[in-house]
Amino acid sequence: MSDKKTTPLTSPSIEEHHCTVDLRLEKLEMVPFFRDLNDEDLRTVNEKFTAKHYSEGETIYRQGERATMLRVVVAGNIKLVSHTMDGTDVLLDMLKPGEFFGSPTAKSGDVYVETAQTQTNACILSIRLADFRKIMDTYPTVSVSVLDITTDKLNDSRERIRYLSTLPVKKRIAHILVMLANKFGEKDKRGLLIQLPLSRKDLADMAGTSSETASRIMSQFQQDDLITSGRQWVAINDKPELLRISAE
Amino acid sequence: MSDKKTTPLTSPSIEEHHCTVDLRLEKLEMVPFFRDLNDEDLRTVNEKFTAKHYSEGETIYRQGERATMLRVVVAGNIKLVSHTMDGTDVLLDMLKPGEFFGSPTAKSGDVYVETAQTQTNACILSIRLADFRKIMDTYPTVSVSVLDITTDKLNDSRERIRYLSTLPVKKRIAHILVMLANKFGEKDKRGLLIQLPLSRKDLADMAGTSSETASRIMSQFQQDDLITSGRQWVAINDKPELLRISAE
DNA sequence: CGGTATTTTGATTTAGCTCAACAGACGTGG
DNA sequence: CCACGTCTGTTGAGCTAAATCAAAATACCG
Repeated sequence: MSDKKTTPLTSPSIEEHHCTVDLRLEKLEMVPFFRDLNDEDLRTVNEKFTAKHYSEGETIYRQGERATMLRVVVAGNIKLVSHTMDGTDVLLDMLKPGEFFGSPTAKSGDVYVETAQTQTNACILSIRLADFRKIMDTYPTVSVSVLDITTDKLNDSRERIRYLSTLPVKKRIAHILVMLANKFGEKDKRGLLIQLPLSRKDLADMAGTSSETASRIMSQFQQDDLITSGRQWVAINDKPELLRISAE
Repeated sequence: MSDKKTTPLTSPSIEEHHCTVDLRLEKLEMVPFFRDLNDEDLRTVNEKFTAKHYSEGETIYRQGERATMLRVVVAGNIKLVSHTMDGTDVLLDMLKPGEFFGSPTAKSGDVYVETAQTQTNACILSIRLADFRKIMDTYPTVSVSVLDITTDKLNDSRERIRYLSTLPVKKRIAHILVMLANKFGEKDKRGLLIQLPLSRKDLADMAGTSSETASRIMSQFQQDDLITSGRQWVAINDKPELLRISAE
């Protein structure tokens, strides 16, 4: 436990030249809503996509911009943020490879309702919305699959409304830590390491609180040996207990 | 302004015997996701539905019950509520005729994540999830349409997260009143009357606050002549000003 | 007209925000 | 490899919005 301070995150070293067709094909299969397509259809679909590399902290699109593309994460992590007029941010979602973002069904004239930003270096596929619409009309399994995912996101989102409306900050943060551990956790000597640059402000923007309050609560969890944490990283030591706190 | 106290709501007098096939056919056409079907297909689809009448305050299904049906509102209003262990309720959504509820994509074993309850007398159509899945696989326009609606709900839900995370109660309630006016408002001598039994507790459960606080804020709005309100009803006098308050 | 549910209003308490200062970690360039 | 500047996180003190507790007033229902 001497290295409590050094960042233990394995930074995903996606080089620009790795963001290629080979990787694209391999990963498109991975995307849930293309899994049911056969090889030939998959090849047809693949041609509609273009790949692009982004480095850490880059903005992919901004809230308010005309929505034209649907995007898929091939490598790296993306966060979806909503900015408010007074400067406060709300962190709506964090994405990992295989997930899509940008409204799948925006009509012409619609704009993005959130800002998408990389948390790490990332490789992203894009498809024009019109092309994607055509694919959904051609392959019913695709649209049903996108619907499945969107329904899950809606349920998550409503659960979060429940937490924001009824629970104190401590329980909200405990809950967020458990969710992040489930989605991004990797077994590690430190326990379940959340493989993601994760600041106190990020946590605060997810929990709807200030970074100071988030910090205080994280300190408390650390004192109670529930987590180990340093600058921009968090590892979970006692998930069951955090779960208990969030639900009690 | 003499009758400020008497309820001005026109209660939707849906008699049990009106909830019939005739009404069903007429209304199914109204449902957005069946609008693109031709008459014959519509007839086929219609046969899979059963109609049922519910009276005011009845519970249609409870959170935690096995999810087996997708439902469509033909007449009346439904509210979707999430109950928490400590007794507080969160009002997730209020539905009017034409809207569907119950997860469209629940797998066998899934349960409802919220409770559905009538706010007025209501006529509801039900279809078994397996049957609806078959319809979506057969008619791509249906699944794409359901996806459109679900995406809109997801965006609404995220906007609400933004409000809960960043704005004080007064702005949240102003925002909710504007939204309700847009969805349920009817021109009336009193202004825009929200055609819906709407208590202070309902408002509180939507805004994530206590009914006392909701009451105080409503009193203030009434003093400022922005609304007129009585027991279980609200009319909007000055929507632009409420909008301004919610956004300032 | 009496009974019940809803709403209003008041008084008190408190969780969490804000402002402020400091400390620890990381990157960078010499 | 060290010194410096910057960014992130910690901690403290006071303040405020909103919760809670309590009680009265009003609307509706039979």
